[in-house]
Amino acid sequence: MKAFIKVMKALSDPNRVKIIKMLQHKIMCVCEIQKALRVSQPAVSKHLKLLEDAGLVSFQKDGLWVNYHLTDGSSSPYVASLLGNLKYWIEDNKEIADILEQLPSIRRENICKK
Amino acid sequence: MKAFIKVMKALSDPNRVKIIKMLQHKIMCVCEIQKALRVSQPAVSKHLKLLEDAGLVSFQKDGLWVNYHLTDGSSSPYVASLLGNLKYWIEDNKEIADILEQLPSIRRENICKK
DNA sequence: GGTTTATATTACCATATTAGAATATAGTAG
DNA sequence: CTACTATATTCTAATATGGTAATATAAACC
Repeated sequence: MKAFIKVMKALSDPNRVKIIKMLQHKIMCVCEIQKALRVSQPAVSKHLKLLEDAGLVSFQKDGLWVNYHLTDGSSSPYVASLLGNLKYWIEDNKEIADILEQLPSIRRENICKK
Repeated sequence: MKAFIKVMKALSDPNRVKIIKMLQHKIMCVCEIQKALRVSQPAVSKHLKLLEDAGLVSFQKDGLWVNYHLTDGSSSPYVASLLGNLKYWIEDNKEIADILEQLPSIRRENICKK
């Protein structure tokens, strides 16, 4: 039950849903996600931690960068099902569409200094 | 997006998940749900309103009683998918199992005065 | 070592959520 | 109409959530 609630809560926030939708298209570091969402860096980190605790995303460190990606959903049937469905859901939403459109132009080389 | 978030939030509370699980087995009035959840009557009404706004449950009035039931999920693909999956999810949870076990003994004739 | 940079954590504030107590509403019976 | 009953709504308090600013951490480079 707690795991299920955790997944539902993780998906109860628009910015976190946007993160999921973006990660469907490419692996992203924190600064890229921040650029896309236009919120503070700590806010992004907290959202990512929540998504990770729910089993929805995972990450790999690459030097200073932390690359986040969607999991394979193996942590629970809820995660597997929702990650699968979210490939098709909310595609028609304008906010999501706008973000996905600008996604190719968001590249860490243009955002980070090093 | 807003509809999706609404559904996720509706399913982000243990008591509301319990209501869904109970309604999978029988149509229930407010006082029966209250008896099963052991919370105040206003709390039950508010949970039900949230679930209704999300398109997860609906009701039919029968005199003083208001009988709540699960919808067919036609309000959105999110609702349809989650209501379908929730027939099988969280079955192994103790809290849920306990409630479902006592469900047959919860009858409005034994709870309400009239 | 010290500096720089990307990310995480902490501290704090505003808003949202959830609960119960009190009250209102709607339907039934007399 | 009045009295009663099941449910809904309002009000208020406690807790949770989401945001930013400030700070801490960790990795790379000098």
